[in-house]
Amino acid sequence: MIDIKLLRENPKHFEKSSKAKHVAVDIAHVLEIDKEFRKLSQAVQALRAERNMLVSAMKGKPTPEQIEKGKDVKERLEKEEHALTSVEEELQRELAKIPNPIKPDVKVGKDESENEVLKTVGKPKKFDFTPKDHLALGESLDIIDTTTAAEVSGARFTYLKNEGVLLEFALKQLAFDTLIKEGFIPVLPPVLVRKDIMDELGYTAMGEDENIYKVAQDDLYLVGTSEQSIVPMMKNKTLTKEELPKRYVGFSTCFRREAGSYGKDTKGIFRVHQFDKVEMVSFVEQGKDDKEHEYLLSLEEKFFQLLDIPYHVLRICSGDLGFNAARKYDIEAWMPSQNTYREVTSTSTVTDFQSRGLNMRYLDGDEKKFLNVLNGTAYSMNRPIIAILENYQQADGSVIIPKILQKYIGKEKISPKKKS
RNA sequence: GGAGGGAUCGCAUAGUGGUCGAGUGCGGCGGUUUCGAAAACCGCUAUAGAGAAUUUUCUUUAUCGUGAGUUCGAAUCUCACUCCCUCCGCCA
Repeated sequence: MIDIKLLRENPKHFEKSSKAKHVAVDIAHVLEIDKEFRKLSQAVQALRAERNMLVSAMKGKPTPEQIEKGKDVKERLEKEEHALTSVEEELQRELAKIPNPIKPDVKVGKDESENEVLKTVGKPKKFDFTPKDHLALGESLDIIDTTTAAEVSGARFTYLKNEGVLLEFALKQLAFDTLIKEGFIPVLPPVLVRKDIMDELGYTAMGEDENIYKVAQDDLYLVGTSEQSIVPMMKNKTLTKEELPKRYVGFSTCFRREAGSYGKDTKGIFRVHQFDKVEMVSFVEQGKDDKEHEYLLSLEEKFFQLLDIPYHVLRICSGDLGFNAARKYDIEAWMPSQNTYREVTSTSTVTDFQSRGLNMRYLDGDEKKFLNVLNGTAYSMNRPIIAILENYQQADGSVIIPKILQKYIGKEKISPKKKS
């Protein structure tokens, strides 16, 4: 939710920014409703003041005349209140459609083709044989089984087995070890979240709820990412300035319907309905989110440097940016079988966009301010595993385990168990 | 799944239709006292919005879990929902 005061002060800013995100909003209309709302609100308040005065004049013993007067005020008040309620609902509905404005350094662009490459780190390895894709490798190593998963659960599900599981747990542990050292608070959050929380987080706006699994019987939503249940930990809380920045590292399974992605990345486990993810969430002071954003990005880069996998960093352009984010950086890792970089992490600042609706604040002196919130991926499980398999594969079909993970897994190499 | 109890100001509690503009205690802040401190005493003690002024105030509205309702008038009565507690059943 945006700040309506800022909208009144600078409607053009919101208009331009929404357009850059390809979100159709009629700002002039919203301002009109707002004006009408305030007018009605004043009328209602005046009538309530009249009623309150009348009632206190009764001193518990109303005369018949006073009761008649009271009935009259009540009738007029009900009419005005009715009008006020409908205008207020419309105002809230319209306000909820306005996306978080983009930061000044975010490029205005139409879609992902205009995302900016900020830097490239590491050199793609040259293979003296034709590199296999992760699915072929995974099957011959007996660590990925999508065929059986399709029979049990459907397309875009997988079994991870043997060293595949150990790889995931090693990545998870590496991320937790690293982030706990940085002062992050470890958390295992719920994966089912109430509808009203999802609404307040802004994940159901702009048609984004198409990708959310719903448990209709209990009106609960399955999280698509753990920040959906980590961020609202601060709902209705007021932190002190000294507690900030407050950083969490969470681990959870994530669920995505992937509606509208039919035909994309159908091979293997790059795009699945269910995966595990280590996620970072930061709560910081107003105005400190830019610095925190760079920090989260630097940690994400570190995670791929530790694995020694080539990557580049993208700053996402306005047209490819979500409803909540004011800025987003993606890391794309080198995938030899596709001969290109593919997304492995994503970090966003949502500024105070979610804090307003969820009432998440901190005390600065004697002033209460809204928290700035950021999130970022440490490891979203399948994709780093894909990158490891493909980048570390050997001519004989085995895969060397990255040095940093060897101590967690207890071996240096995964060898084929099936004939390829 | 069944039965019952509960949610009031930072915390604890009082309040069963009108002087509730929410009492009391604790805590917190300021002051008196003191060489200083404690104690005692006195005063203050929330959030959000709108309007008017405009540098700091005034007026007003809302908020007793949330939302609706009854009433001239609701913390108080009715209904629904959310959450917490106790017991029974089931259960990793």
